[in-house]
Amino acid sequence: MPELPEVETIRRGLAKQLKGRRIDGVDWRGAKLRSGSPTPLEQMEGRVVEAVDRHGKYLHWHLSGGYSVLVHLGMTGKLLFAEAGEAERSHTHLVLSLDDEKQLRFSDPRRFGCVKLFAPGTPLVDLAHFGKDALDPKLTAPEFADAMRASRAPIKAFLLDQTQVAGVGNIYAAEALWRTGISPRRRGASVPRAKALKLLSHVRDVLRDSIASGGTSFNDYVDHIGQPGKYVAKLAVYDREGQPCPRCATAIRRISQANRSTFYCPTCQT
DNA sequence: ATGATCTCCTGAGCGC
DNA sequence: TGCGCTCAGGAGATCA
Repeated sequence: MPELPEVETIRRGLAKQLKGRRIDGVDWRGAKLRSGSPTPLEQMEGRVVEAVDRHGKYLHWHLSGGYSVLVHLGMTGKLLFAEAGEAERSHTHLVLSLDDEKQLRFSDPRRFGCVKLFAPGTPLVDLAHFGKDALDPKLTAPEFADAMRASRAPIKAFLLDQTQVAGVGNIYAAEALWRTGISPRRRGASVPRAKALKLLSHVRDVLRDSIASGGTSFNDYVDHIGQPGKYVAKLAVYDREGQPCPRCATAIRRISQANRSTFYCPTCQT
């Protein structure tokens, strides 16, 4: 569910409310999550959260003593602050008790998410094969266009491939391709150079616009204090099958690519 | 080695 | 009201 803008919204909230806090208690019941932690999560106890970072859709907490925590929200993961006595959401897998009497809780009904603790000096294997973050200024338009030219997959699949660029998911891939006027079916290698060079800036624009609205919420995405994102009202094509394209009024079409829905305008995306 | 397809889960929404 | 079906912001595994 959450893509880069939703994860970034949560990161900002955590940077305000979690940074500087000491983790006094760890209640872990996430044995049924898909992947376990290399180091037992109980070893977070007594450590202070020094910084909250993000790479693609992963949150990276820097703990005192050189420990790292990676959190991925999968499709339905949530990180929410709560008071100690407050009712718990169902499918709560982790409760951290903080030194300000608050709790930070991780819940995830579909269990596609993960929370992992890495000891000092341990490589963050989940990120090792990832490409640069989509908003990382070190990623340049020519580098991005070169990678695109080397890809024979549909451009939509290229954008979703986290080893190419990290952070773009199904919503913003569709929106960025609409902004650039590229058909999602087109092979990366066949995109004209001029459009290939523009695509990265459109990816970044749509991600930044969404961050400014607190992300996109359909059913269930909420940030660290339970607020939904407002970007859904600004989506041009995603989840708008049959509705008019904001640019040319053609009915938005929905197709299936790699078992996932793709939305696009058949007139202005070629 | 790349690209397409399958798979892990629960819950919401729909048509009947 | 309820049943069965489809679909969902991800991404690793597996198949061709």
